Amino acid sequence: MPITIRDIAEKANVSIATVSRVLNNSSQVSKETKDKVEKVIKELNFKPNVFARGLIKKSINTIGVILPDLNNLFYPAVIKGIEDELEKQNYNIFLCNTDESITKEKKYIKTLLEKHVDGIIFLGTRPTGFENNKHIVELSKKLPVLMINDYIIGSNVYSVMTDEVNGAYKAVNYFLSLGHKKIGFINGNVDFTTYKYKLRGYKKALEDNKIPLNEKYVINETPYEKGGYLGVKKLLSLKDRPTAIFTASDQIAIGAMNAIFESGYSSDDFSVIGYGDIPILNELYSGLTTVNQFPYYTGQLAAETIIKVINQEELKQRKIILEPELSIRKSCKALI
Amino acid sequence: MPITIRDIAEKANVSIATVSRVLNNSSQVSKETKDKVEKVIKELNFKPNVFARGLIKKSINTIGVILPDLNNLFYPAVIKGIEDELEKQNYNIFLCNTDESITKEKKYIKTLLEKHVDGIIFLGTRPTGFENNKHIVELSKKLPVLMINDYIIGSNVYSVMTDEVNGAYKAVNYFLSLGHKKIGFINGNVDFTTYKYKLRGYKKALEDNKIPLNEKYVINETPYEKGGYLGVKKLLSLKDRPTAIFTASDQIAIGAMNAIFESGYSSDDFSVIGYGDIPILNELYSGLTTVNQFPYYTGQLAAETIIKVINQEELKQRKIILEPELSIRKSCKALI
DNA sequence: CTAATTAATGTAACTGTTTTCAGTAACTTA
DNA sequence: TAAGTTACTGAAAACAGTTACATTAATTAG
Repeated sequence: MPITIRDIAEKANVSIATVSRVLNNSSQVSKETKDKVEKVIKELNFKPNVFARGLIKKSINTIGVILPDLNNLFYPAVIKGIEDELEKQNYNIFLCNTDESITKEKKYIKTLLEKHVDGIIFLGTRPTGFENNKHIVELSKKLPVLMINDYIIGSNVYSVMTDEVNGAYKAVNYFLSLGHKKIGFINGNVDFTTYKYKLRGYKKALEDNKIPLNEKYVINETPYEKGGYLGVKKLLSLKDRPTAIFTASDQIAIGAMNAIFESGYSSDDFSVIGYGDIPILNELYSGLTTVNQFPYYTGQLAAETIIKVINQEELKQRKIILEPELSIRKSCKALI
Repeated sequence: MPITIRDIAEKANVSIATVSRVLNNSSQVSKETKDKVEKVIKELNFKPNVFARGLIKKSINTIGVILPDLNNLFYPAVIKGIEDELEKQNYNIFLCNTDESITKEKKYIKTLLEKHVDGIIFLGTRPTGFENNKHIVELSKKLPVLMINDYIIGSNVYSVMTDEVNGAYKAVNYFLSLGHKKIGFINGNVDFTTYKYKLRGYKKALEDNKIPLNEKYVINETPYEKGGYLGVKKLLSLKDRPTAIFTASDQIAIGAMNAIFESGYSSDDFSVIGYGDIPILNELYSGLTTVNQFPYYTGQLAAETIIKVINQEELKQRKIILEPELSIRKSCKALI
């Protein structure tokens, strides 16, 4: 038989209501009785039953985290940040991997609602378009919803993200500062916000520096290693090859480096910049230069923010935008 | 006001008990009333309250997954397998990252128990020694506990793991078959089961082939990229350098490759084998050869197994041991 | 010194299920 | 035809907390 609030009440010679008050330190309980009750609680090592509590409070301190794919190395890095912060605040995480399927996502949302999570964090960029996101708009009317690295305009959804136009801009600018003028760009599917923005930043940097856009330098691939690999092969097949390659994700960059090495070149021949700054990047190919999106910090901030929303604290803004920074390592060389 | 079982009962003109029976398809309910009730349930889109249910059943279909560090890329790969399988069975995952801290682990165990998870999966190798594991032995008396890639002898703990002695043996043997006789080994801390076993396999392979053990070739480092990097630097500094390097983890291997390239060499000069087969390995440095521990499958199997234990199905064995296999890629060259 | 507050505590209703126990009606069996 | 099964259903008691309301004692105001 587990220990209940009744056992505590009996042993401490008070009513169960009083015990409950001590537990929730709600309303006034005299110091004397409070101490007495707490002593008994400690003695019997009593833990209130979450279900009974949840039945009334409709919550048991949990957050759902929905992400598209655990194999995308950016996500574990973010989750670690979320986890660290939530653990401090005594929240637990329900982890949901959707495999990029909207159907699976919807199913998860349903279960998370049934399990009465206090809030839901969506990880990662989303396909644009009303149909793909309206269920989230609806969701955000029911409970706190936060998106990492994306947002939904005019909704209740909170966001923590970096300015990706600017991130791409900085990367390209860095190339330019090193003397590169022929800059390839291996991007992902521009139906996703993130890749749309990066393309914008890429173009803007070229424009601002009066470099004409070469359409052949812009390549759309899957945003993983394979995409980077294929992208580089394409770029290498051009008559007028680029000297620098900007990639829309770190994993594209990894694949790109792989292709570069495999083709007998090195970063002396082709400079590469990735995007995201996943932890492993520092340890590969002598260190890959990348745009730092602060994955860990983003996770922490997201967790912190959603807790504030849950606690009904007023926030100045629905959307927190971080400034990305270049993490300069060894994969870019100056053109001489 | 949420819809309750009472609303259904009323609308369907039956008692709440009957509705509950339909919900749990327990005991006999006439087809007629069953249909009637189900129709109303669907109509009102009724979902039973998990907390009320949990209060009685003491469970709400969740599994805790405790892991040492999300930055270890092996784990996300395993978690994906766990997740996929559990989702099919309508279980959710509480994700707990301990940062290798036993204190944090214990705290998590406490919360998981309070939240009445149906079982707990521990991910990853553990420090040996009674003190570090007795709380898990205790735990396994209370609810189903499963360990991935480790086990606790003589306990209730279930395990899914690979034969790591044999895995190491196969790696070293492969080197030998390529003509290598000077084989370095960058290992982790042998206080952890996994590294102890790998060392054993390494030594056994040498012995069986009558190659004397060179103590200088065995290096202990942290089992991440940094360790591989430093390990290679040490090996390179030897007068009699090895020609092949076996590493106790894929991340060590990555760091090793990094150091090899940085020192102006390639896998033509030093053959490398990793351990684990994390998804990214195929995409790095033209593909790294490694010992495949089947991370995804391991996760799936673990999930499947713990569900069976929860459902009280009889298992033939507490310990499932998979045979590791070499994933041969491009990082090993024959000695001519 | 009485009336009005206020602080501290208790009683009991309520949260939304599952499940035991009991009851009814229909159907066998002797 | 009476008694015993069986199939189905309902009433009510759990499950373990929170909280609205009531009550008492102590304090303050007039």
